[in-house]
Amino acid sequence: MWEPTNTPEQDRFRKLQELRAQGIDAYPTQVERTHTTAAARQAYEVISPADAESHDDAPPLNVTVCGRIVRQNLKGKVYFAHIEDGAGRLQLFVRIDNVGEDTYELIKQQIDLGDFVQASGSMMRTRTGEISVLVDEFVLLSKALSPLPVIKERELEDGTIERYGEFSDVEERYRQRYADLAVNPDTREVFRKRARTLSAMRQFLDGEGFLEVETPILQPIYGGAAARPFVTHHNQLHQDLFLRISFELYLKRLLVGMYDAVYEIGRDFRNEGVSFKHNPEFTQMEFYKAYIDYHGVMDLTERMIAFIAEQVTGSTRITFAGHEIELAPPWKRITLRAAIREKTGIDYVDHRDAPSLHAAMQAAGINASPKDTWGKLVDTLLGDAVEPDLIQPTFMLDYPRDISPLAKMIPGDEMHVERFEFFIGGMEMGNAFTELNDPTDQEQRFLEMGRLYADEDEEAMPMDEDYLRAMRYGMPPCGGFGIGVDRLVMLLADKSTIREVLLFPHLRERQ
RNA sequence: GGGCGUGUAGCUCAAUUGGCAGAGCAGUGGCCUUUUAAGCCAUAGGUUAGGGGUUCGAUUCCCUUCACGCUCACCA
Repeated sequence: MWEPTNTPEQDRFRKLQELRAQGIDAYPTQVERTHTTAAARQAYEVISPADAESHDDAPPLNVTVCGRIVRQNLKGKVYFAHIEDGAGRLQLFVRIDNVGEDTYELIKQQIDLGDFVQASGSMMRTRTGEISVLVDEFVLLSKALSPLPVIKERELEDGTIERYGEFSDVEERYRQRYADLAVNPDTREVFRKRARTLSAMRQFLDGEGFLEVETPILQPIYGGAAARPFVTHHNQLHQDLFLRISFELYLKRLLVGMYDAVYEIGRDFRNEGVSFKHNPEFTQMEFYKAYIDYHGVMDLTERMIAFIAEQVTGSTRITFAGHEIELAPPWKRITLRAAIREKTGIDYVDHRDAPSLHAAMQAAGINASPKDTWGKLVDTLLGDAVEPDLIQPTFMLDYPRDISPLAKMIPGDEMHVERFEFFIGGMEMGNAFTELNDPTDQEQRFLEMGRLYADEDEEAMPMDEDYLRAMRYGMPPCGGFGIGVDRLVMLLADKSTIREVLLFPHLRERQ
């Protein structure tokens, strides 16, 4: 059984017991709200505009509003409080003459900041012009036993809001997100932006004729990416299962099944390191569309991201980490080979095996493990030398075949596949390619990947026989795309860590 | 996993070279019938993240455990 651990909690717990002793239900069932705080304010502004000569002759407007007490000021025989609901804040003006001594005593003795209350009365303006409810009935809706951090704010002459006191401890904000949300309106806004991002994404894709689908999260074989999976077990079926690391192989089966264009928005799980841009579970959107190649996917990508930014922030021009970023098409396009050559002077085509490329990188002062495969070395060059500078949206084109087992070759080019990744704000945002639809080539690539990674690498991509069987029925030529939705939200909300855009980010268990 | 840093009252932060652990807000009691960071008077609140050590004496120095942050490694 919970017991108060500090003075404020002891006080609140005592008040709860006092209420019970008086026969007052601190958590009543019945609520009778007639107006949100915003609706009450709006309705009153109509009949008593701010610039009216007198507010006394405004017709009476009776309301019942509910909310959490976020500021209070007991001033002898009057009591002011601001309540907050999902729509905003509104001041309550309580006079002992209007509510009676019993209610006033209840407010004085048992009501705290953080309590949810219901107030009925007539709308009015105070002497300073603030729209308020002159309360004649006051009911406690829910007693708060633990104190929330108190944040006071003041509007300065230039309209900016100065805050006094804050709830800023990063760890506590993540562990007790409910308190963070309750107290910090900025945090609430981040997740409204997140919701608008997802909604705009669906709106765009639906408008382009895509069908939203859902595919298995628990999979007997994982694939579609190079990552370590989480493993789980189905007891009755005696079957080990993996939590998916991507949607790719299931979505492409659906093109065999004659949907022209599909997308899925959902959670992926990767059993890997945690960082400012990696969470063990994260939200991904992938789409696949028949009869387009990666150029068509680039066109969709530019238009989609610009559309989402417009819907979420009101503009295609955003600020991220102090940079002005223009998301309107067309975006910069550069081949991976040219970008690496520009930044490092290394042309990987001149170094076609791992030892040779590694030596060139050493000579250029770029560290990498000598055990890395050739493809991994190229990836290191991209990540270290190129990626951090890609602030403005950039399509990075044409990746080495070895690190892209699901993408189609560029005709007449032995080394490269039709693949792009796109970068904004120095972060990799997503990945796309002209999808490999030749079942014999695909089988060959799976076999090569198995050899490449051998058994010491847990990122090895296992052979998915059923996927190959699907492809043998014929898969239309198609373009595919994947984007890290959390990173997109980071960009649009101007947050530097993924944890700020996840409601409940993964944290180590506390002992 | 490695390196660096942080952890003091419910919240935000102080504490000189190792020398009585403090403030503001929140709380409690009192005054105040138009306040809004309300104000005034009084008052309570601490295993200084946990454990161990050095010392007459540790928030401070050392070791260790834990969590978080930054960074490196890792991360189609």
